[in-house]
Amino acid sequence: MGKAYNVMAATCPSRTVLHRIGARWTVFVVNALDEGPCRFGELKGHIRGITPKVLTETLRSLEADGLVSRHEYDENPPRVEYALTPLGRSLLVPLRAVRRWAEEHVPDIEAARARRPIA
Amino acid sequence: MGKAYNVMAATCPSRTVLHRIGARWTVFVVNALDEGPCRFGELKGHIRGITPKVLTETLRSLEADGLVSRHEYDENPPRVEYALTPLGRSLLVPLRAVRRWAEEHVPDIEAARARRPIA
DNA sequence: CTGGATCCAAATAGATACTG
DNA sequence: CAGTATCTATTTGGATCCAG
Repeated sequence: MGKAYNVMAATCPSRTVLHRIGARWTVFVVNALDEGPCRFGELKGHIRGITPKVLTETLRSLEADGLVSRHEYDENPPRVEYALTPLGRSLLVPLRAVRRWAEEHVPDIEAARARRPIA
Repeated sequence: MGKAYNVMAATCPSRTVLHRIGARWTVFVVNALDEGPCRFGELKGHIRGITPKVLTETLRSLEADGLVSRHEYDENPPRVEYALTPLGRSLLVPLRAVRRWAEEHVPDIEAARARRPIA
């Protein structure tokens, strides 16, 4: 059982997976759920600047892919909690690394951009 | 000097960085350059399905951010080689992990998607 | 061979307002 | 609180043709 899938192949299903991971807000949501289950409003507050529409879309996608679970409590006012599934937690490992890389290399990137007079 | 940057903050510059990393084809190009310098045509052949326009755009972006270097040989026919910079190689570490995750978890994702009746 | 230039289609994101 | 509904703006991608 070697490498069954290869993202470099044009029609490999792993591309769809990679596409989902690379979606604009996936990294944010998955990382935000790192510390445990979270309500919709909490997520929205945590991920500054995300709109409810986009957050909903992202959560639905992650849910469809089995990365996030949604638990709706039968209460009033409504309460809904999102959490990472085991699969989602496994994805968290690389995505945490990506996040850290982004946060750690801001100066490097900015320096590189500054070095370019006009792009 | 603790955490200076936080991607969760709406205006943190790390967001721009993360955005660039998450760009559609970044993962592909960086991973394709894993094995060493590569010519334009080789990259295009390696990353099946990418169009020259998109590949060019991606390379320019990565170059502007100091992740990829471009070396133009003064030959005819023209020869241009792209390679990862040290910074790009540091990014390769997490991106390689992301790629591997995508390739390894195709069955899981597909199973999850199949579990959803309509979505 | 390495792309740049154009035009266009489609997917994605954002702003804003509103509802169960 | 937890979303929907709309409408628009931006981004992205693909096709095609062309030039150094």
